[in-house]
Amino acid sequence: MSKYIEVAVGLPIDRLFHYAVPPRLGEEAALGKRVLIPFGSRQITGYIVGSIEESPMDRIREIIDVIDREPVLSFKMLKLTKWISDYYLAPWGQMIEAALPIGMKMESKRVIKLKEIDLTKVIPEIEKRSPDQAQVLRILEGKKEMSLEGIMRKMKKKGVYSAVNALEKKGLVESRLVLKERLVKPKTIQIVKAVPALSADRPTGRQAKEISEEVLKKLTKGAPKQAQALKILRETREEMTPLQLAKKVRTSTSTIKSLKEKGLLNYVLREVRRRVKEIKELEKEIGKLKLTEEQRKALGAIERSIDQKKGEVILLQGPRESGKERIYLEAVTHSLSQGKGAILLYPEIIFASRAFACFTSYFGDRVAILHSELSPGVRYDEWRRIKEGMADVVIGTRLAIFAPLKNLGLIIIDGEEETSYKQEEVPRYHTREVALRRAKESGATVILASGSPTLESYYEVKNEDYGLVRLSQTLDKKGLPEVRLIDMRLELVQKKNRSIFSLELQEAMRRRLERKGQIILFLNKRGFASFILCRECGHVLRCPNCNLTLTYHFPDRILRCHHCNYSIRTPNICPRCRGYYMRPFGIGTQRVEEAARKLFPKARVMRMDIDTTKKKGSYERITKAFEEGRVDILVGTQMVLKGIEFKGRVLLGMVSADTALNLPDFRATERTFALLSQVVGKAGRGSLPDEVIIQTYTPEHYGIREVCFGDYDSFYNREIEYRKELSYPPFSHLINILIRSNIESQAQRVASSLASALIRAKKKKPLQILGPSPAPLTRVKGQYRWQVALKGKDIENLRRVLRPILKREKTLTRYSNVFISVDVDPVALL
DNA sequence: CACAAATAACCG
DNA sequence: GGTTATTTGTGT
Repeated sequence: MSKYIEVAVGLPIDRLFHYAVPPRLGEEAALGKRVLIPFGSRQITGYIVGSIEESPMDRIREIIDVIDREPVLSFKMLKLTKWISDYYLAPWGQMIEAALPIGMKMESKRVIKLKEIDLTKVIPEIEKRSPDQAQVLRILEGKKEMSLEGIMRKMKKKGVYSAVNALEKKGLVESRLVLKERLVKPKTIQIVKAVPALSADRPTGRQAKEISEEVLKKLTKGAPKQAQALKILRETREEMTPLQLAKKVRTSTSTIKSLKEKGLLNYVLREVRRRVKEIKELEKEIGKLKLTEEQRKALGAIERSIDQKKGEVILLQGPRESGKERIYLEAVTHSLSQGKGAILLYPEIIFASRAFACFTSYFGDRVAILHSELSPGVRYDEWRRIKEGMADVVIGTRLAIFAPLKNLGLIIIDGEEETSYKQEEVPRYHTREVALRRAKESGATVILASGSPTLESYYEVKNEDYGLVRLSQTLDKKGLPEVRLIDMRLELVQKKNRSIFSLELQEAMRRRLERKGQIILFLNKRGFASFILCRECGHVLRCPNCNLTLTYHFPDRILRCHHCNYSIRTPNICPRCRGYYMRPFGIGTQRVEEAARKLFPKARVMRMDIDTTKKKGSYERITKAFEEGRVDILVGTQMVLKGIEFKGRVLLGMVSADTALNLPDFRATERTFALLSQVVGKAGRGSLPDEVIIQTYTPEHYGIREVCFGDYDSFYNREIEYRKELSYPPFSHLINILIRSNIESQAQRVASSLASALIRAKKKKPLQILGPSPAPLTRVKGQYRWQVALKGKDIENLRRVLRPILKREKTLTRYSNVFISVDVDPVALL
């Protein structure tokens, strides 16, 4: 290792820093290790990402220490994180930290100490001219020491720095840097060791042994329990804690303690690895069933791909109950037989946990689990088990794609189309892209599994860049729910029904309740973006440029496109059918709940959405209530489709397929298709209803029709045409820039200045700049939101134009209350 | 002038 | 992102 190193830090700074390595650390400072570095006036953790022979500048500081004995990042992982950080415009250091378990960082904090002075005199003296300083003194009063952070919390305002610094200059306080305690550490326990066990290594050992044997005789008389314990300890090789040993001779730890005091045994520290609490073992049956011909073929293709080690991608298109899990199991087995590890990703923690239990019953301790709800300690230990090669099958959610496996042969992404694979905070990576990249680097096979794959993935299949393996449903027709599509256009005009429930749905609900059955009323989302829909013909007004649904704004009756900012006045008459029933549309869970209660006053109705599940444990409570039959009608959003295991017969009513279909997003149709596929039992997992009713004003729309009467291919062919025509992904890339502020004019101003800077920089490059326009979710948590989007074929082009402008705008807005966030390849335009 | 508050610059 | 340096504001 050379004398100078390049270091990335986990801060929002898009550059590297250089440090000198003092000779005493010369050997230790290696690529991928963490270092403690001086950074300005503090000390923080940095990551060694490179080295150089010559000092890049005249004044260079030295690293304080090398934290790790072994690198935490392999060369491959460094390359991978660098690539992601470039692709998603996020600092490398922050990307690195997203890939590592939390809580293992080292950094300093500043601790302030009051000098011995008479505060009762000093405070009134400075109170008048320097109230802030006086307040700091009062906070410190009676305390030995306090961290700067703590003072800031108590002050609840800015200007703490200058106050503390002024006090220090006056000699009233003193401050020093101390290292913060790390959040996670290896866990150790004490075990008991018989003293003479080490006798061979020590010249005094023999003596010790003789003494103890003599003492042993004495002990047997005076303290039989102690003697017994000692005897057991000498005869066994098993390692025991003091408590375990005490229990063996039916006594308390004080017995063992006195043995230790007599020097007859020692306590030794031994590291233990924390694990997740044992989950109920799942049935081992999956592996016993005979593979169908189709499954055998699919597996053959996957195994060949794993053997070839070319980093191929295979789309495994299999609906619900097609034996995907079985394929996963066999594929992992095959990868292991080739001496290569596997990563298996699920879109939700609950699915990952179940798979973990199942896979553990096959492969035992070599299976590890990684997700964000593990305690920091467990996550750290699981991560280390993987890193040390003790575990080579990793199951988890998106962050598990960074599992430090040395030898990777297979990555499986279950439910590839789920949006939870996109991280919505910096760094905003998409797990699929990271997986593809990682697999390419290590020659691993990627299996993208889905019942209704993303258009992007299927497009790659058509291009022959991905392989395709298909499984068909093993359920027969009887196992699938009976599905009815209700044309809501007929309700109001022909049937004079003003309820949000069609007459058919009402009737079905009534029958269910009479037979003590259960009902789930499902809504796509809380009705936020309201749009204009013709109640007679189902026509929805869309943007002529983007084809996205126009969003309705109430007070001024304006319809606006949130992508390109096109706007028109709301027409009174439907431009298609000349009808008079053009009305804003948007139903919320609350309204459905009320309507259900009104219609069936005796039914037990419960609501499940973001509002009612905010509190911890309330999701589980509602789920359980429904599962145990204590709820007749459950009204809810997406979450009612995930994780509820109902045993009885259930009617599922989708109150309005239109809210999904008309989201102002180019993926609205794709989402609707995927969602409905799940609802009618073609995709997804978990319990199935036996009857499904879908209400819509546009039953002829292909996003709905093809679910009920067609197949994925017929849907794909329609949708890909639309994407091509308007050059949406996969025919282009998008970067969405969201600007938030609690002052609307400021958000708008920054959005415009960004947009005009982009237009200036664009010159003749083949890219489009859309907006500025208010975001579809115009106001969230008191913040106004504007957005600007870039669209173009070559994503590198987009980034090149955006990067410098973004940097400038970010520094400019740092001390205002305007926040800019960038989303490369957004999964939703909301 | 003394300090506080707002803002800009820097971190190797 | 935290901290320091610099500028701007405020009161005497």
